[in-house]
Amino acid sequence: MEDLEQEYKNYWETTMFFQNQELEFDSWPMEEAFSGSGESSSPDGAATSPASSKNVVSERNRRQKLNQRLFALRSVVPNITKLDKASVIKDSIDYMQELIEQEKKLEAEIRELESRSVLLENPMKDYDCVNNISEIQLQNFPDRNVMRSKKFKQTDYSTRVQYSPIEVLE
Amino acid sequence: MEDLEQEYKNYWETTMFFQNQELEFDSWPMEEAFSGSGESSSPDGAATSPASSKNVVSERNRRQKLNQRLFALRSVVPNITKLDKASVIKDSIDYMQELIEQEKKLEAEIRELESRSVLLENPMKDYDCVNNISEIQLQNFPDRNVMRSKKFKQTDYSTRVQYSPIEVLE
DNA sequence: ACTGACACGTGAATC
DNA sequence: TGATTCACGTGTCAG
Repeated sequence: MEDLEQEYKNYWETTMFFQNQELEFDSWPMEEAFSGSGESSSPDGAATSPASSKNVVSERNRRQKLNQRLFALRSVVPNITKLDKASVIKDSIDYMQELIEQEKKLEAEIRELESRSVLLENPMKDYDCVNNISEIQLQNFPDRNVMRSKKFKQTDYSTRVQYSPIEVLE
Repeated sequence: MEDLEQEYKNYWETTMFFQNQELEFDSWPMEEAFSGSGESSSPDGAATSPASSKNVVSERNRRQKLNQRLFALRSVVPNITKLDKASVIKDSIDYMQELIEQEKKLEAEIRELESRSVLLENPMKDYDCVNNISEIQLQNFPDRNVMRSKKFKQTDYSTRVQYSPIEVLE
């Protein structure tokens, strides 16, 4: 565990750190670096260098942003097996599906648990069996309906179809 | 919604499809493709081509695998805003954190709900208040303890520290 | 014309 | 040593 973290510390973690530093300074290897004022006023002459020097820094920013995102993805997933770019995404997918499935189970358990609670409370009250469900929920769980309506109804993630994406593709 | 899907269909989805086809056949542009038997027996001659031609196909496989993983990640996340490589990861992170937070709420609600259930059942039975919790769980929810011990205890995802990775980094 | 996003090949570094 | 992974620069295509 620890040596894995230590061994892979040079593996696009310090390189990312180097990139972050290189973005501040202009100390990168200076091979055919633009000679002072080559990108704005006069492209006049060689057709290769002035047009591409804008693209290379844009590409570097894009690469850095993707690495930041990948690093951020690594931080939310608890069980990372390998520090590869591909393995990080694979572990994230596994973790997400595990979360979705567990959320489905929890929701089913809540549904079961609250039906039992209604059955137990029912003989003591004089409401009918249908209406007192929301009644009980409202008086005993004030923040419950807010959560339920905000999370469950708008983005109903738990009832989506899951086609097991990583196992199919490989 | 539909035009976004239609516009971006050429955007590393068909290219990925092309790559998948190219891996089957050997019809890729054949620029300095290895001349029959150039990697095993005799590299004899040019010093540039034989060493790199093994690397280029390996790199292509690596790139393809990463794209497959990224595509699989796109399929599990329900709300994808943009089809960029970076945006897909960003949306996945947001969705994962949303899932974690909701799971925490659901777990709290279950805890609250089952404590209420115990309080309601308690006066009817002759057990003491502490021991009949597991008693009730065992008889009314047989698969509950399995799930709880397998999911909650071993990989306790919901109680991890969340440092909001995407907002910090950008 | 120009920005943004991509795949590609290549040298270096890691194990 | 040889396989794997990475960052890099470049050409290219779409909006």
